[in-house]
Amino acid sequence: MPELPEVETITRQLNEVLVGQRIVKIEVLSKKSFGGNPKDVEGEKIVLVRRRAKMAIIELASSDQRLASSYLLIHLKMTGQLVYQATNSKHTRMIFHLSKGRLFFNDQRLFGWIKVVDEEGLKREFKNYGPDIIDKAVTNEYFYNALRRSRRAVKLVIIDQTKVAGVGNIYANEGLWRAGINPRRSGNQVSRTESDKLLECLRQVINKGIKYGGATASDNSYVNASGLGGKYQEHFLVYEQAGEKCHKCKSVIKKVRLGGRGTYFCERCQK
DNA sequence: TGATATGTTATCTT
DNA sequence: CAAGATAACATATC
Repeated sequence: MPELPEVETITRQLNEVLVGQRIVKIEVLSKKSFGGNPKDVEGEKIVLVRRRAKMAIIELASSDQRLASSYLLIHLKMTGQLVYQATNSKHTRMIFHLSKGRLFFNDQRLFGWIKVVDEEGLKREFKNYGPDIIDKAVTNEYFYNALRRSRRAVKLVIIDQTKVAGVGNIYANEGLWRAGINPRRSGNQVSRTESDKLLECLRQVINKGIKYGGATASDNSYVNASGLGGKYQEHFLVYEQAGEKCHKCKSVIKKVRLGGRGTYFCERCQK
């Protein structure tokens, strides 16, 4: 599922190919997927494509320079895809016809969305989000405070986007294993030393995720902007590894449910 | 056929 | 009142 590394991969690719192109026409195949009026952004030029939290942001400029910029804000949720120069698929929900090509928004389960917002709308959207996990605003102290103020399981705190943004189920599992911390431990029972380690480990796995172009887990839903899968799944050490041997101690990786999510860990290594 | 996959939000409970 | 827990969303797959 698209977490920070997956969205980062897509936005980096799109920034390379979309900047300078003009939106000629927006074809909306699923009304639920699009918030806005296509007419509001048709004719506008793409200035920048970037990421914040798990969202992609396409920054636009009107041909009339006196008008304020608008943004296409995109959340892929679980099965959303943004693919450039593709063809229609069964799950295509929107097609952006650009001056030099076409951008497809596919979404099997219709949770994802694209909406048109102004500067104010962009701010409003991120008002309830914490800083990105890889942002320097997440200091050791900030992270420790977020953990110690919660009695919830540490895994639920780190995937809570209001605390730190960008971490989802895959990278939370991987980071906790690396840090040797049991996902079920209460946040306020994690020591400062462990908290520092956990932040470092989460950043390691997030950066590895970016390096390998994101993770295409067993549901195969994630593809990058070229329609290709990621490679990070080849480096999973606990996620989807129930029954396999722990890479550190050789005991069997367990799977439990935490907050309704699949949670993989080693009972021996993660205390 | 029902359980499972998960990002986010709405709603219920403690 | 706030924090935490859970249901809901939609659909393919096993």
